[in-house]
Amino acid sequence: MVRTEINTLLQRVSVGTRVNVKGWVRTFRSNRFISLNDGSTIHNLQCVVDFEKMDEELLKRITTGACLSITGILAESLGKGQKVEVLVENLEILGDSEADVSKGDVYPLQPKAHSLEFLREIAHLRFRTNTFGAVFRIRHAMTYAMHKFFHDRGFFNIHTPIITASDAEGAGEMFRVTTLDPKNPPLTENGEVDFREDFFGRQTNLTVSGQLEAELAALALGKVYTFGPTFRAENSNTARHLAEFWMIEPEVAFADLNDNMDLAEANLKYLVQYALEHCADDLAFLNQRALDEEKNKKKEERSEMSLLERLQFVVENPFERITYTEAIEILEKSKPNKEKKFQYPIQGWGTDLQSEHERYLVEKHFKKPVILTDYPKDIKAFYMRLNDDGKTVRAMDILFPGIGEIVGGSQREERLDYLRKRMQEMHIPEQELYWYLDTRKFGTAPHAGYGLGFERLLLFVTGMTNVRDVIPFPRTPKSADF
RNA sequence: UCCUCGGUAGCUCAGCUGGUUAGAGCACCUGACUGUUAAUCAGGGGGUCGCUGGUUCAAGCCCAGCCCGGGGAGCCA
Repeated sequence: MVRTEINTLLQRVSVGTRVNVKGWVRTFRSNRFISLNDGSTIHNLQCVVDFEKMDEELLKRITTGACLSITGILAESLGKGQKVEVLVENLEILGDSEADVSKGDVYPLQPKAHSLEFLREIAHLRFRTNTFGAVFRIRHAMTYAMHKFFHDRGFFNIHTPIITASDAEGAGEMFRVTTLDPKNPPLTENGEVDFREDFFGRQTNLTVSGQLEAELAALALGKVYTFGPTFRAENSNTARHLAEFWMIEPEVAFADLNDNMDLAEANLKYLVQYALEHCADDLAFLNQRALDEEKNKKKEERSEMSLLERLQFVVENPFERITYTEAIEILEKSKPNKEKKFQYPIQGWGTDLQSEHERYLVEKHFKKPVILTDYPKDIKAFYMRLNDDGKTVRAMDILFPGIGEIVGGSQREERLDYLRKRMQEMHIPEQELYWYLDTRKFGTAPHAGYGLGFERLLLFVTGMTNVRDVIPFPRTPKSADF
């Protein structure tokens, strides 16, 4: 018999007919009620067995985590917790799940709340929980919506390389890619490792950004975006950093910083709106989950809005757009600065903002997403377009409540002489990036783009608080299990 | 990398000023009950107190080093 997925059965169109479901047991109550989940939805299907007619040995094997194939009649439920249920006629155990601690390997998930830290240690099984089922269904929906957003606007998806030779992007420490024998590498006359003998005949690394390659494509195809994994070998241990993460990097020819901000704001709002429309059940669960978590917090640490309210708020309200210079003025006059509550007092114009300053602007002063623009050139990358004041660049960072920087972007420096000067100032060798400079030599054009951290977006959409819980298999310093 | 908190049963945690045989809830096992909603009731089993060393008559508790995890910071997306 053909299997029907639980999300289809719960729509109640086939009540009264014989159906087959396959899934994993969440709970088995009263020797009678199986709560079955098949991943198609966060909701479980209640399957009712007549224990008087069932083989007792078979009943004992219905344990949390066991995989079952059940055939029976879909009926209106007599109980109050659900609209429909399946009256079991035939039950087959596809896979047992040991529950008896004395018998060794036991299924570690119990019908109760587990800590996220514990579930991270069993990342291969955490898909089976409500929370991670919801998170990864939403992750899929956001992936799809991301492609749809750009496709619908005439963008082309570009697959930029994962292995790169350039060592000059300055976006962070890189992972080396090599096939040389680490114990006995070929050496040059100077005694250094001879990478001419390596697989690619030179040093190579995992990409830290597809931006420079995306710019090449944008200056021919017009509007492009990348969506792929990126790698940073930074020893950063925070809830917002991964060594392997996914990034979306649009790049648009003939666009300036304002176009860039408009696109990024539309991009974020589209995705949040998509989640509200298409992931309602999973979001309702995560909303309740977050509310339950909040109960354990002190009053002053609780958020003013629920997850669903925050999402709705972002969709409905324009992001605040201010320059770096204006932000410094606000921060200098701010209460915590005057009362010396900041760990890092505002040092005046020119220094980078600390996390606590960004949080003040977003969470206390404006209480909405903020786009900061026109940063001092000395604290930003070489490729950002210099403003006429000679001091600031056409950069923009989008700051989100609870998350911090979710987007970083800029109008790119399209003028060859300015770009060369900036590279010299920052000691970036031209020959490393000759191909990048070629775009400015041959038919250069104004253009702009940004990078959007996918996991940070997912933090916001799901209400989770650690990026390790929105990617299936997190890679962080000292941790690459599974 | 720095600061800080933590590591006790399969899970979540308690364990006082160092002092007898290390506790609870959930999970598990046995039994009862059977329209339950993380079912309920009774009974039972279950411990390398992160690791190594030290102090002490005595260490889960104190000291040192190390490992691992959380939170914060830096760096950034």
